[in-house]
Amino acid sequence: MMDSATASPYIPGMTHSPASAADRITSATGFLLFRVGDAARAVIERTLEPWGMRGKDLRALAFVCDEIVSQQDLCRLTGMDRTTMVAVVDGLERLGYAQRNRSPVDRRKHVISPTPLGRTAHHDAMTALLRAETAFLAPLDETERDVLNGALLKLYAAHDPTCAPR
Amino acid sequence: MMDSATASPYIPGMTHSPASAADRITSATGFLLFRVGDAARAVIERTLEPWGMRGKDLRALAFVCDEIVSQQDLCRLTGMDRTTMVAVVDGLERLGYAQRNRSPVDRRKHVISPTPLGRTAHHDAMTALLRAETAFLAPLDETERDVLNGALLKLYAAHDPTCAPR
DNA sequence: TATTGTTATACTCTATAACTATA
DNA sequence: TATAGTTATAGAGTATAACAATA
Repeated sequence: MMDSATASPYIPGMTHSPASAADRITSATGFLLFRVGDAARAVIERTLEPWGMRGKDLRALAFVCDEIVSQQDLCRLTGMDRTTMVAVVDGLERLGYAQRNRSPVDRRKHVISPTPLGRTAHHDAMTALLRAETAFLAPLDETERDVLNGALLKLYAAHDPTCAPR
Repeated sequence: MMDSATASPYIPGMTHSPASAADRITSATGFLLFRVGDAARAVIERTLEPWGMRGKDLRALAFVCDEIVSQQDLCRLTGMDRTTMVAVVDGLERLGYAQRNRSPVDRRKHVISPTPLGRTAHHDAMTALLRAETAFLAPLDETERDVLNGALLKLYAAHDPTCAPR
């Protein structure tokens, strides 16, 4: 008998030591990372729909709720382009979640601040997001979830340009 | 003294129990998944450049190397749209990695088969990809890598439409 | 001269609709 | 009538270049 396990084409019950070319790429951690990442993004976008926000909008709003920031600060903190940020802040203003005001210190800058509605929306959306996350991670046991989160934190710090020294 | 740890804004050394709004979203597993997924995708795309391929091209080529498939089969296996697949197969043909031939059984179908060059390219690109993956996962120890891969496999099977029952 | 925010524009990626050729 | 493949086209998302207002 041969020395490698069979089963799969392509994935579900997968009896390791992938036999086919498709299985080898499909079970590679890098491939899985971006595929599962895409699935997570889809869940996030769907979850935020009731608040009229996309993932990037909530992310910007989170920074806005933390402290006084300019659009440029938001770009640096989120890794978004300036021109993209214009549209994001436009959206937050249109939804009544944030306001732009000229900085009295440097009149080139806009100070972005959250409205009370914006703080509520941020809080509620985060709650919904964490609930959706629990459902998404349901196939994992507690240890797996912990190791996954810890591993992702390390990889995020190592590879995401947004985490570069500031 | 207060009961929650501080440090962070935003991430790197992060002393858990996230204090700020930005930390709460940034350390959420779902958020980390798609962010790290994007970073992984970027590494994959860069790694494949020498072979003139994108990630999706190598994925299609992997299925082509496995067995006789039509473009429609490739769509079903990869989750890509038919019109997208036309461009992918065009690319593989232009690179000399695969060929289209009318199926003698059903002349509506194209049978996509790999060339010897295509098999070599697939093998070499996969080798490069796994080396890049090792570098990408270097911040993790062996146990973390194993748990990560296992957890991603479970999540992939649970949430990726490509893994639906066939 | 450099920076902040803005607009207009171009580019990439992917999906929709309509067409051809088969079945 | 339905399916495989193709083309043309439109849409979303994002980045580049140029501009106005400050500093």
